[in-house]
Amino acid sequence: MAPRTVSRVVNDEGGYSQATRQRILDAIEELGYRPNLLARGLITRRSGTVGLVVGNLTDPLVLALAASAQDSFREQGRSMFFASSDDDADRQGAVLQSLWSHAVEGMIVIPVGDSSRQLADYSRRGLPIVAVGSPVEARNVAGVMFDLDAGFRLAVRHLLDTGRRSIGMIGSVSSPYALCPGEEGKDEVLGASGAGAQMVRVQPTVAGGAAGLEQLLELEPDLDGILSCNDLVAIGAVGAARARGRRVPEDIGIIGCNDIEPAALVTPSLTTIRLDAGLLAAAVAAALQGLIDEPGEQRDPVVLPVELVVRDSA
Amino acid sequence: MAPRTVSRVVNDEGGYSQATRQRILDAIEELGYRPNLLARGLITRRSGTVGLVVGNLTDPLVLALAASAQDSFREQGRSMFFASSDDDADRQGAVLQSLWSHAVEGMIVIPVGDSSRQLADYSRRGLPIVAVGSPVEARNVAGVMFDLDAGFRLAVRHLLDTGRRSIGMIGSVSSPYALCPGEEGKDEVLGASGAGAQMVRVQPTVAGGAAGLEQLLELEPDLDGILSCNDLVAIGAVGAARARGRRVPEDIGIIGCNDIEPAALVTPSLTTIRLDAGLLAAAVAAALQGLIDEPGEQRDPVVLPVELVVRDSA
DNA sequence: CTGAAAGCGCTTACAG
DNA sequence: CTGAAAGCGCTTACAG
Repeated sequence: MAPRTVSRVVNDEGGYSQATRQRILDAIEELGYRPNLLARGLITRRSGTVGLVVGNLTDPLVLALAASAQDSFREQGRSMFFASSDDDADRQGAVLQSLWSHAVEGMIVIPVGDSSRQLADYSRRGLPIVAVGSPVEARNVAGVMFDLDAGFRLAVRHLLDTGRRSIGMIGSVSSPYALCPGEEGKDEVLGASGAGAQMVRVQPTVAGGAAGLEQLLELEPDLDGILSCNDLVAIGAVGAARARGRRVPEDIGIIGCNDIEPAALVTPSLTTIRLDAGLLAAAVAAALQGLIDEPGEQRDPVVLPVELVVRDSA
Repeated sequence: MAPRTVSRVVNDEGGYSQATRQRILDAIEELGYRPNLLARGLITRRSGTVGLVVGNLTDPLVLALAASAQDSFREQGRSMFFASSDDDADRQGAVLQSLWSHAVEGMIVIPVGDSSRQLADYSRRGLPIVAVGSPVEARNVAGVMFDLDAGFRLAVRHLLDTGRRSIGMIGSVSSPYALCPGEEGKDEVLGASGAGAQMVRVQPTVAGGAAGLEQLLELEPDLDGILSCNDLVAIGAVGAARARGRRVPEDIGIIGCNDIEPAALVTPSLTTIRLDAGLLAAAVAAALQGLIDEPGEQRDPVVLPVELVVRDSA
């Protein structure tokens, strides 16, 4: 019973008698033998692993992505490394290197700001990378992102349609925060409406949202519409507005982004731009598989649709 | 420049001249060389990886555990596999086997119900396992859990102290759902008080909580206190109670478990048993390191303290 | 201080 | 249908 024969049976290669096969299967069962994937990976150059590198783990969308991605990879027969960069470029670099050393077949990254070159470094060496949120111009890198511009437009239009005339935006300090609505196009969208628009940047948390609202009211006391970079920020803004005696949505309409679970549970329930994590995960897994199957190609970014969920806050 | 010499430099073993060292370092930099951890793991029998196997990924405590555990492992210089069993014993078995084949140095598992034997199978073969929530009697397995009995007692006492006399419990159908308050000791705790106690089991979700409250009211219309197996269930119960015209907390007090972020944000804000995920992650990482350093020992379970956070719902 | 040999557990390419 | 040889990229144990 040479190793070669066992290998054939374990990998269903064919080319063995049923008797041999059964004998080997029995032995495997009896000894509790499991193939050593490190050894196999060393020679096949396929480790059977992929990596998921996220920035801010407190983002509920990231959790949903992790859950769904794990499912997709399991179906592909791959195991998933999970690591966080804590929105720090150096740490992201360390994580990428570590995963590269572990010979992952590909990675999904929610890149920290301004790390395209870092990612391109690895993709050039042959590592397929799916960048979530921000596009990276490089071979072997696929981009997947939500159509946040469209979400932004939907939200602004909703505010204008419901009679708001002075709109404020609470953005995130984690600058190109991948999963927040685009902030650049604001003038383009608002320009024609005659409505004003102020913008502040805060930590993407409940406390940050409260602070953001205070700042905005200082800049523009007549504010009657708010766009938030995520739902936690929106929840914080709602709380701060009420603490200031402003009714939501009567005096001021507030819109979030993500549609995290609490969005429907808080009072008033949150009007928000829904980002479908399942959709994202499926697109991401498919993109990575595509990159692994046909490496080296330049890919167009995948842009996922969003929708506005109208509830009570605006 | 024999491989052996490079190996010495890469691993800081000493026994080389500074000149050689520098030459090797330069070459490493120039070639972008990274040690292949698969090859190293094959021979050292230390893959530099660990696994985290969770059940229900929608549990916010699990997310927090994943985040903190990842940090702890990074500090130990290990990479973390992440997998979900979806609360299914067969899938958990497949996941354990896959990670074992990947030669993880240890695993953290939130076990699905009744899978002690499965875990013991792997620990017996030498794989260190930290079981979160439910104790597993086996060598090489360490248990880490919250003191849910104490939490349960705190919650019941609070309900009794605030004059509640008929208490209901909404448990989870995922039977020995690791992160819910113990349900066994209820008679012991309630026995002396003269208060009644009904118990139902539901899906551990908002919808489940609503259904649970309906069921409890059917069993006992005079209910004035509720204990929920987690915060989502409590939030669902609050909604259902109000929909039935019962005021919370005036007519009925409702207590959750976990202290997830929305708990403080919903109206009324949730009185809940706080489980500190950071504490859990630190204990878990330490326990695994202990098991790896001194394999084979039988360990006493680590029991982590909980606290009752009193807010508005009870 | 440096290196040649052997081997971790597999698979690839070949020979019988 | 089955197996002996070579080698993936490292490290361990030994010799110079």
